[in-house]
Amino acid sequence: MIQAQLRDIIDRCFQDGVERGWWSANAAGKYALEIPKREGQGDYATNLALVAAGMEKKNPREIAARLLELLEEHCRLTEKIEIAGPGFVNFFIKPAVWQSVLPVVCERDQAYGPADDGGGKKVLVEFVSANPTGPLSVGHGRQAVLGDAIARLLTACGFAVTREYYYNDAGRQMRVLAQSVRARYLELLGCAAEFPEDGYQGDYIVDIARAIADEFGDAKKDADLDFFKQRAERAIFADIDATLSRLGIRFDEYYNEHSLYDNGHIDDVVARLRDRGLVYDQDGAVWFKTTEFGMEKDRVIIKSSGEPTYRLPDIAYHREKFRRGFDWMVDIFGADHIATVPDVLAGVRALGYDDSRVTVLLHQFVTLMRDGKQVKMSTRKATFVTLDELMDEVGPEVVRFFFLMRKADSQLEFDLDLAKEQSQENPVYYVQYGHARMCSILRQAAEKGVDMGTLDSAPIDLLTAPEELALLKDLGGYPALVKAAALDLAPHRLIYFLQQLAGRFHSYYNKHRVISDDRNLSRARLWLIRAVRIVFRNALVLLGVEAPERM
RNA sequence: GGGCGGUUAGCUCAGCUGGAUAGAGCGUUGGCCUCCGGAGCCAAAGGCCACAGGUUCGAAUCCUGUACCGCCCA
Repeated sequence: MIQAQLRDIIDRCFQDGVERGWWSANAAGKYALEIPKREGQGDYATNLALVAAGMEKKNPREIAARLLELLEEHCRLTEKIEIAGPGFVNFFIKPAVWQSVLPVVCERDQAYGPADDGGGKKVLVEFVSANPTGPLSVGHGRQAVLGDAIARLLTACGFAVTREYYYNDAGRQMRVLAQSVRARYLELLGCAAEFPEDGYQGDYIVDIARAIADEFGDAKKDADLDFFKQRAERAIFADIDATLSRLGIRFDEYYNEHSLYDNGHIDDVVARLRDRGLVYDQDGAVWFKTTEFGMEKDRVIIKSSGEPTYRLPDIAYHREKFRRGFDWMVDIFGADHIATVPDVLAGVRALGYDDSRVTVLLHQFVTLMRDGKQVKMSTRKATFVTLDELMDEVGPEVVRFFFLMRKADSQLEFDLDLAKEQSQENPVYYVQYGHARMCSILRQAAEKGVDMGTLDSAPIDLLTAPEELALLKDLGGYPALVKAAALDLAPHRLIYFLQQLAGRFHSYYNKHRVISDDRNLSRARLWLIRAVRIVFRNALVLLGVEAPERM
């Protein structure tokens, strides 16, 4: 928030310079205000002079000198402004400005961090979207946690978020599933049964079959496939739901692909595209002219068998998202869905909607590592590790944290040995321990009868140690971080922030005593600890990771 | 054959719209408990940012090509 204030001041000075004819307005919005990497280069730095000079072939240091003149008149946040290197302008913020962050954090408390950037805009976040054919895998887990954290971030930032799970319970997969269950059921009854060649091998199929046998005996011996499909779907969805609940994830809507057929949306999309001349028949199939949208070849949307390809329902589904009035649609898919994305976006555009309102976030896969070796997984052989098994092994908190540690683009290596380690090597505990430790300090203070006094009267001007100012700077930068993480759909930045803040806190703790004989200093430091704890907890809540008071 | 993502320290990875001498954790080495939680702290070592060109005041970051890994499509 300090940065935003400074930015305003710089913008005004820039304008001022334009009016005085010192430089043109060309560089407006092109220059940056950032936090320098190195010590001694101030708290913030701007490259304004470099950018402006580059555009007008002037000497950057001269422009910087002029800018400095204007800034020194207007800027009351700084104790020093200097020109450095090729023409950077470095700002050194007054300690009192950093200290002023503290009361804001404490007053806003749980509301500190997120701002109302969303303005109530309706966002649909679609994620997981696994068909109910079996338990969720670790790959689904990454997507579930990612989607959930993004939904939390966007909600916090003032978007009206709907979390949606899209599924298809009518396809070939489901037919094979039903056949698999029926076969197992008949086997349990001692009847001859043919297990489908590409049937589902997992034990859960047997469990579902046994439940049917327990409930109905042999009464369903001749029941049709639909019965088995419904039983399987219900059981598996219950299972998926339970798994997601363990992770603290819930959905607002479940959208059934089949409803798109029942409601005539599929046919309607084809008709609309045909009206626009974007669809044609050839070789018995129906083709979508994706070449009109810059693609190399047209795509089949209905096969000669009359069965639509995946593209058609996906397009219809996205049109429904628009029709339902969402301003922004976020799709979270595994990397294996990459091929469908351009076609769906083309379809949306072909139907007259603005595809820039759809953001597709693709995430790479997860590999599990044990004893330094990759755990091999195969869906066919049913040797994949389920999300539940992973949680059994390392706990839901650790699963969430680890899945959020990496940006979506990166493949994620999940080190099971590290995840189980309850020590300093494990970043989850490192961060949580920081929070617990702060709680402990505050408890200690209360037990010893140390009076923190009111916030207004807290002598926060005593917080001048470098470690204290560093903590205050982190706290002050937190709102901007939340905003960036939300808008970029990048929750991993919060993880990095937390690790940094935890490190700062632990260093501080080791170097300085919070509760000491100096009553005033103790009060100021206790308020600081309270503020740091607030930010810690707020960030952990956004990630869906517990902030324990003891551990 | 085409498309997408990746390539940064021994390992796992950050690096936001190009900025100053490249960042973290783990691992390694060496230190710190009469003290609010040692699940912690301090310090050291460790780099041709895959490679080759290009764009410019300035490139890990942008563009082109190549190599390797992963995924997808036909």
